Amino acid sequence: MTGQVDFCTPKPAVFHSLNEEELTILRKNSFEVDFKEGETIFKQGSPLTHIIYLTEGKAKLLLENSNQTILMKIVQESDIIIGPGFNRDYRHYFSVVAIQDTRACFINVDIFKQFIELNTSFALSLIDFIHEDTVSHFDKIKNLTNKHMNGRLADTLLYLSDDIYKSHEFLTSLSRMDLANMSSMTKESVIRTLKNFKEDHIIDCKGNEFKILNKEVLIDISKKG
Amino acid sequence: MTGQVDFCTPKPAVFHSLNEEELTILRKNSFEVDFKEGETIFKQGSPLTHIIYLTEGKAKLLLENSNQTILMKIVQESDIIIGPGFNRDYRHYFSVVAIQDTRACFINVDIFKQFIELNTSFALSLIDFIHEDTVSHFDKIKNLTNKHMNGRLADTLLYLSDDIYKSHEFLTSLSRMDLANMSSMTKESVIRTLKNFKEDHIIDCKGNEFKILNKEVLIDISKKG
DNA sequence: GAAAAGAATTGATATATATCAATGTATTAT
DNA sequence: ATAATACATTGATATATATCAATTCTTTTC
Repeated sequence: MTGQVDFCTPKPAVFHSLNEEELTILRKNSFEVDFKEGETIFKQGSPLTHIIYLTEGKAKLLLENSNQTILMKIVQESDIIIGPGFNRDYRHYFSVVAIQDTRACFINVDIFKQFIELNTSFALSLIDFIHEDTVSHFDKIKNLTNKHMNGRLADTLLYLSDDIYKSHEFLTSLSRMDLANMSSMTKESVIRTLKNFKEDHIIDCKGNEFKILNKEVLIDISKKG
Repeated sequence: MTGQVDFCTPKPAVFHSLNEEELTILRKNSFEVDFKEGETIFKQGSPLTHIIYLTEGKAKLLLENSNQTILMKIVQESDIIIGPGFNRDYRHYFSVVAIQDTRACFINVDIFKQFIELNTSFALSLIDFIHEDTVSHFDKIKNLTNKHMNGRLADTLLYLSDDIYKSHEFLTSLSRMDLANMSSMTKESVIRTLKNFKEDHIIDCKGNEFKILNKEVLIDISKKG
């Protein structure tokens, strides 16, 4: 169905420290699975048996709760997903759901652990990788305590434009509810705030098509909170 | 002034994987500094040159901001403090301030990095350690989005009672403002909420002396948000 | 021991944001 | 094509929580 993953084009930072021999082992111990938009790649609470490496598409990472869902970030091509259950309780601490057709490469956790045990610079780059996430968690915590709805939604729009769709104009499959879960607000508040941004000619949106019209002001709103 | 740190009594989980030889190197490359209540052990933004290991006392870990301060957690005896600047930009991403007289052991980062490079099980336990923090960051993010003031303050009180002072009755040097920064609310709201808890005979407090009178109800409030 | 400074408390008011309910608009299925 | 389902929008109202200002209590300083 799909060819072998080479882990090289492009090569995520974490894999830089693996030598040819290790990459060969990695290729032999991994396989790809295709997911359709809306399908769950893995579910919070379920056993963590594989590290996921996205070769194509995009997915949302969700912290789930009886009452609420938090959309932590979007993962995309060449991102790897390692949760805090790795080497600990081997459970998933969040769910990952495809937001468009996505191809995910499954790497056996034991192999992954072996690489850490055999290759210390791999271990070190993994520590760096986890620390990057820590910084974004700090930012999220700061934003939740400091910023109001306008600022948080501005953040979400800038994130989608800059980091995910890489264009000031983008079509997304994320619903208003997804944007709400991303910005920690209700879908109604998202709609009202988007309307305000539209009236102020900061953005334009129709359905799922978004245009950033005035990025400077959006950045300003994000900063001011 | 202070004797050599043995890193063994009690030995934090991260140091378990170090052998006698490595512990000797660690002892030779570390030194202790005493801090008085209120003194800053290190400041957010400043260079990260040492890993801190608390041998005595307690300190608050602060995410600082122009407008607000977030008290992330209390660190105490036998806790180590490694921030996300390690092996990356070598800057501190948070401040640490003593909340009582505290003795901190400073371990050279280069030595620390060498241990990771030489001892893979040390690297692995460090990954586990960072992942533990990740879980608590997830909890914090969940609490901030889900819980109201009552729930968040209940969490803070339970945390102090269970994890920090290890008693249902404790005297703390944390101010109402600290409790506010810990629970993401204003000091006025902390005071009002404490008053409500007191009127409902869930806690008792006078100045900085706290008593948990009805832990079950407090846990309930924490769960319900 | 009085004065000053800092922290805690209380009350009144403002504001951000959620909730609820109704309606409108797409998209899918029969 | 029509019904059915999900999603988006709007308005009215409720609520949690911050803000501001005044007062009291506690600790430090001279």
